[in-house]
Amino acid sequence: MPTPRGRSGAPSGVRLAPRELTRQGRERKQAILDAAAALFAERGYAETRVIDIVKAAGVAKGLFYWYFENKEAVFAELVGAVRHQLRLEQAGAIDPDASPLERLRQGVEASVRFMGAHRRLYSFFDMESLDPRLRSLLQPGSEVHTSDTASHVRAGIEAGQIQDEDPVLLAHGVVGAVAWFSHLHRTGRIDLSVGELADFTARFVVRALAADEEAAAEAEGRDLRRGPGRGAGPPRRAELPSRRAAR
Amino acid sequence: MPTPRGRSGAPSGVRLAPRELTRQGRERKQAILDAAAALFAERGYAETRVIDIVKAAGVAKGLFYWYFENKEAVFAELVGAVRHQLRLEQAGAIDPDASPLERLRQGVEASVRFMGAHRRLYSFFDMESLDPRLRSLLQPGSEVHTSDTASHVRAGIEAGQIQDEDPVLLAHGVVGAVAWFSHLHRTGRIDLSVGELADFTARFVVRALAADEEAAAEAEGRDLRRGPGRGAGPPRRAELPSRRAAR
DNA sequence: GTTCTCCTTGACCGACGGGTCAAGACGTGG
DNA sequence: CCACGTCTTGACCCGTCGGTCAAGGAGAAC
Repeated sequence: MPTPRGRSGAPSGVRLAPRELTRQGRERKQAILDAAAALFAERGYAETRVIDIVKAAGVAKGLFYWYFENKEAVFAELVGAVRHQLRLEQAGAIDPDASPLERLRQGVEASVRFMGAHRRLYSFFDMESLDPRLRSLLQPGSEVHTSDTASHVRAGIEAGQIQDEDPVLLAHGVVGAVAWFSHLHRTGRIDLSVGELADFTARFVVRALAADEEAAAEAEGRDLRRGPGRGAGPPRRAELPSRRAAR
Repeated sequence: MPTPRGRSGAPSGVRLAPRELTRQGRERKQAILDAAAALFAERGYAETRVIDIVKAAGVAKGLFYWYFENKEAVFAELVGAVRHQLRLEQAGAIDPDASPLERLRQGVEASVRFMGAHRRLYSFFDMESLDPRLRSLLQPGSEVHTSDTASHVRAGIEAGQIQDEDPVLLAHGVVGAVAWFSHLHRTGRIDLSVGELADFTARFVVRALAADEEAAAEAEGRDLRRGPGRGAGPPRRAELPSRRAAR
């Protein structure tokens, strides 16, 4: 039974299947989604009124409830979309042949770059905190992210490249660093280009994890023999092809 | 002119001086403050109604507005008090004669311990995010914290003990790690004792900052010669007397 | 042209919750 | 006992905002 909530009411609780829409329908829905994204990014979820969203989208209020069950549903849809895109981005940035620590570095860099590029979109699930009611929507996603990270960490520990600590704790540290630095960048308290921020965050994470200086150097693509690492010097990260772990 | 907002109204905008109260008055105010702290911690600021606070404190609603200008004012007062206590705690934990990196480690440990012990109180300025309206209340405090941290970092860089990176960025990393791990701990996603968490966080931070393994070992009070650091071994942190930087 | 589904509108509802206020109670100093 | 400032009460006010609904368009299908 399709029962798409039609005009008949569908009083409450009926979890409707994501009905299909005509072309026009899809456009309208997208317009609402876009308006919501912009407003959430600008003033946060709680501070955004449904009426503001529909005004920004140039439609009547009732239409909002034709396409979405309620305000929270829009939020959930936006979150899902962004998260999906981030995972694609990460997957694309990680070279499966690289060493665990280098893979981690690549993932971190890609994440920071992505968040920097989509800061508007990102700011509304800022620090996964926000409303307690929304927490349940955000947590699962970041847990997946953490456990992905943890498996790379585990591999790194086995390879002797990463500190022998609880992999999950270290993974939390990685995810946290990305989220935290991106947050500060987004809120204007770090004044760097996205690229510089990504590089810095990657270095920070690599150093926090690396078992020794050699492993850190390898993951950063530095040659330990020549440049010892400290000191200004030329830009740390040259877009060099990844290579297998050497140790 | 005292003009304490008396019954006469004081319509709006009048920023009243923190009037003095009788003994009973102070007690009542404290009761309200306590109730508010508990509720904010439990359900967050936005989800806590003034009516809930006064009910929990066992007083009438009007009384709330006798002692506080509005809901936000209570929040501000709580934040101020907690922050003040944290700074005291940090100051007490830091040995001025220790090396910069060790001082940092001491500060981090103390902060994590403090947040763990006062998790209920702390959870409501969780990650400093929350309401955009409250952000302005939280930011200044964490900026002070960061700049304090940055000065230790600067000293560490000069002493060659800490990576030669932008001290402010590194300080953000330190503050972020403390906030992040405490947050996860508080929200039940890290299952460690406060002491273990504090130790882990301190190690994490020290490794992220340290210029080399020697500096890290010194700050952690490890003897580099004997135990190389990796591997389980006895508890890393023995409450040993700090000693001056050796390098 | 008729009908049917999809879409669109905006007035309206209901509750919720922050903040007010007139009316006292209580205690202390005169 | 009186007066006055401190404190306490809870009914009430009122703006806000998420969500509903009856009443249509508009285009495709027949």
